[in-house]
Amino acid sequence: MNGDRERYHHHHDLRHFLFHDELSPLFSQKPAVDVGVANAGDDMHGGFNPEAAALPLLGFNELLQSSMMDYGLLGKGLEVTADSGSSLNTHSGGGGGVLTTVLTPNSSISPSLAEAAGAEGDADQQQKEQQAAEGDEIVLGDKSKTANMIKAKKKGEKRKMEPRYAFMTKSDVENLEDGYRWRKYGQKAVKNSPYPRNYYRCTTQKCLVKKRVERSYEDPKIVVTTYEGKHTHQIPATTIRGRTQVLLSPPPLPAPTSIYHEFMMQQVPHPHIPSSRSSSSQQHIMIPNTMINLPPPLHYYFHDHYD
DNA sequence: CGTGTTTGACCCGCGC
DNA sequence: GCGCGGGTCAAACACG
Repeated sequence: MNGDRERYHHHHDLRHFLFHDELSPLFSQKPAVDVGVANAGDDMHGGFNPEAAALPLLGFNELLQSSMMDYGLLGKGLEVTADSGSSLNTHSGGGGGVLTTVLTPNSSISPSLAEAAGAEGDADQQQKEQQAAEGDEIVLGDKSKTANMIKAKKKGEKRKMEPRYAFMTKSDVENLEDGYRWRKYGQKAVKNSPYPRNYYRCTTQKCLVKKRVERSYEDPKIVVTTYEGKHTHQIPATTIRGRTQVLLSPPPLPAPTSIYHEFMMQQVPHPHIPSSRSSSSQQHIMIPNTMINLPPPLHYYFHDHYD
């Protein structure tokens, strides 16, 4: 909405959202959370996932490529009530202690998560979309969209999970500009939350990356952005309506005090305020799947600090 | 006119 | 089988 966009330009009330260096061990060490990750990736057996186990030893790019985060878990994390956050201190106290959390066994992770770790997820979805586009077998007399939708999901194939990674961003702005061009294709109300979830798709042809953006209902200033899939292209030279942006040199974020910031800058699209000079109003934290699995809601963790 | 958003309808999976 | 929640589609609309 244009009005919103206008409004966004005036909101940069993000004074001091701290990066937590105490969380650094999440990225730099190989913690016990591997167990949880393994379970997450192989939930049907609770078996060991060597790929997940290797995560801490890989670069963060590899992490992004190979790790998966189930959005359901994310949602679960967000739905956890504040009282569960009481265990927070226990987790945050000992650095790696955070990582001892084990994924709940009944989490809604797709059985094919492990496969999604590779490129197969993309290929699969591409194939499905292509099938849908062909539309050579429309049976139903309904609207074509219905037929396509059915076609796309025929064979009873379960949706394969794309590699996912998420950010929690303390921001008044939901529409974080990350250098890519997104088209909104849906919006849904989030259960138990007054804030809707927005669905975006990369507008670049053949690129099937999607992202979901929603606010934490507990802390409306926390925006959770979940990316799904991998871009098959470079960051476009132009983003918003012809506005050319220097995408390879994002505006500096304030006080890059932790490795999170470095990760963000190096490995993922660089979110910044849309077409604004007030680039200092947002800070982002990447949430590895390991953190998403924490019992205490992540945003609650942040909640303790930013005010 | 091209591009992006809105929004109601629709589908699917899952739990009861 | 039914209802619910999540995810997606696409026509209509808005905007530069």
